[in-house]
Amino acid sequence: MSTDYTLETIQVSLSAQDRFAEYLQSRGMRNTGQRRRLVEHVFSTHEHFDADNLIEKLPRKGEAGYVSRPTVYRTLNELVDAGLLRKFELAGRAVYEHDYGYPQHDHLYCQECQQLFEFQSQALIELRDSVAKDHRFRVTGHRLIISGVCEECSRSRQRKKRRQDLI
Amino acid sequence: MSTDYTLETIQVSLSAQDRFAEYLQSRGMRNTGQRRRLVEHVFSTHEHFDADNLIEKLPRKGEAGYVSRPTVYRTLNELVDAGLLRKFELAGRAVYEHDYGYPQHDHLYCQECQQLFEFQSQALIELRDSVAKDHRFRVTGHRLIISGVCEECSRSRQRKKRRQDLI
DNA sequence: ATCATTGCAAAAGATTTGCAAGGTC
DNA sequence: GACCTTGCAAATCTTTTGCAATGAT
Repeated sequence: MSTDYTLETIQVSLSAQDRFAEYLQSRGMRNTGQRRRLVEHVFSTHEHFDADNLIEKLPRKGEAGYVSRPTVYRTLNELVDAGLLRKFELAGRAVYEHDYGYPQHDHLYCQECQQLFEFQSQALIELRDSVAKDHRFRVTGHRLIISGVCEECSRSRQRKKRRQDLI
Repeated sequence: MSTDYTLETIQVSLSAQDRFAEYLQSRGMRNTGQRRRLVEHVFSTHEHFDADNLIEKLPRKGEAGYVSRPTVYRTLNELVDAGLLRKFELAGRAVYEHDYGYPQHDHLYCQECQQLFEFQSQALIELRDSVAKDHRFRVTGHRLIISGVCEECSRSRQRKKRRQDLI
């Protein structure tokens, strides 16, 4: 799952690794090898991923640096709590992306190639806040996914049968 | 899960029941008692629901009119394919709502009471189409969920611990 | 030494599927 | 009668959990 990264990175004072260390310390949790390894992998590339994608890239059982599946899931949740990752759902599974040092944005989802493309829109934020105000609703966040077919897939006429996508 | 239904119903020429019958016939599928009963329940009230909500309202095993869980799931998928229901995900489970005869809209999701509120916004559609055009993306749909706390829950100060919501 | 973390195996929750029995055309 | 549909039981898929062993401070 590769990504269109035209968005600017926000200035942050700490690396993800350090930020997580700080978070762990503040909670009396330990900064273990498994946690550091996971943070390193997760922040080594700017991509959307799910637990399986991540596990595939990690050493297998028996190899050095192996991290078990439960630990991957546990750590992903910790990273979300720490504000380093954002989590959302697509087609029935949890998808993660960088949050720390990365601006708020939304997604275009290609139903053919399953790729996610990002975009930023101030108008959307204003629209959101205005709708919320009309409903006397206190906003904590939002999630917009526009689905369709990306340029590349539109070109290649290869018609695959459309699945019942969850958007 | 109750709903704010201020939106107008679209004029349609066939009842949901008839529309589904037509769909089934066109596919060589049979309009069975179970299917008719499910359509009747689903379209008897305008609510967001999931498979469990629906099953709870149906006769239990042993009672007349019982429909098994697999059949409920199978039929919900058929209703989505037929364009009678729309399906999306919230907090890890599939949620359904009327599609046939009901206008496009989006949702405000209250993290406290889990209620969904609907709203319509032409500006959002325009924004969506404009973003898609910029990315040469062919839009088939979108899903916007604004999360936060509804007016009623804001008033009642009962603070429950916030869960890690998937929005 | 104390207490958090890990991996394993198993559980959990939602949804789907194989298949024999039953229903519809 | 041909073939679709149903219900049952079991499988699947993703994620979580109990627990004994291991590791960090």
